[in-house]
Amino acid sequence: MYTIGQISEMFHLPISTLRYYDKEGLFPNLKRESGIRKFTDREVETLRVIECLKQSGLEIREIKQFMQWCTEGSRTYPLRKALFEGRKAAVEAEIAELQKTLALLTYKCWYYDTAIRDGNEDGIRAMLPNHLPKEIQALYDRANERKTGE
Amino acid sequence: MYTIGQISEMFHLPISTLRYYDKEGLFPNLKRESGIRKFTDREVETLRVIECLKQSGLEIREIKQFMQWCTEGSRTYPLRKALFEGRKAAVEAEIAELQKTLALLTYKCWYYDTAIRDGNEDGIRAMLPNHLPKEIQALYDRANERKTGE
DNA sequence: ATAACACATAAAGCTGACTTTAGGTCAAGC
DNA sequence: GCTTGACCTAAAGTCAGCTTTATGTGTTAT
Repeated sequence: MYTIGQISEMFHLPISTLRYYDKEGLFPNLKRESGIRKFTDREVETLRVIECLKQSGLEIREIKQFMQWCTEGSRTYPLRKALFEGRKAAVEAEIAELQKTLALLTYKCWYYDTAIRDGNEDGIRAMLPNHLPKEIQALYDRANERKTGE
Repeated sequence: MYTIGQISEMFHLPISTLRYYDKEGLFPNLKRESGIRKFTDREVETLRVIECLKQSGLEIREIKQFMQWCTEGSRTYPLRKALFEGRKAAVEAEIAELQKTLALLTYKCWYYDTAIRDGNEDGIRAMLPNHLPKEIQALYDRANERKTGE
């Protein structure tokens, strides 16, 4: 069993945030002793899932919905599974987006490396948009791809 | 040359957002003709960079700062380069985080697959935390790793 | 017994990034 | 000449996700 202060340290989350999560219904099993919250390993596990779902882009109220399902037994297994499948797809898409962002950032790092070396951007401008060094051209083209289905 | 409406369609961004960006100073070179904004290829390029920096986690006011540097000539090259290097590192870290998130999501998909097949979670609970099937154990462990430096 | 702590609540406040509203200009088509 | 549509502004409104404030309780250390 843990106090809110211990959980706060364990997860590097402000106490106020934990109380906020509780108020929003993210810990449906959280018990109290004379008003004091008693976190167990169950809540530790819950908090790991909260952080995961949050990072996947889910909103607090949707996380609450999920936690609700968890209290409703085996008939909500399919709903819960569908949620995770959806989040998995969303995170995969997000990673793909970030890879493209990374390509542009890497290109820009090269760009300013070169500009610093040359003292100006003229040489680079002369190579745009199709005559950059091979490796760099690949980054540049990757970053400027349109999204699928667009 | 493009109108705000054309840019809006091109980037799937509401016109109000483009005006907001302009008001916030993200288009320092944007010209007007009798009050009407005239976007050029330069602004198209700027918008690509805005979207990239935004996705990298930069705030509007920091993007504005960058755009300001761009109007200040070659002496801000090092600042601009440092910005992109920093964003690159941030995005790499974010992708690493998302990979961990993905491991947990994938584990949870397996979890509910299994729970649906079994009709309950008892079999899984009996395997936790160290006797999951090999592939699944790897996902589970990866998801529960502590961050570096923590 | 009094101060320091760790806990508690309800309600108000904050921040960033937009979005909406209410009002106006101007050119083109009927 | 009047409506439609695309543009414009300033200012107010919205939303999520906390955080802060003001106030109070109960246990522990001096």
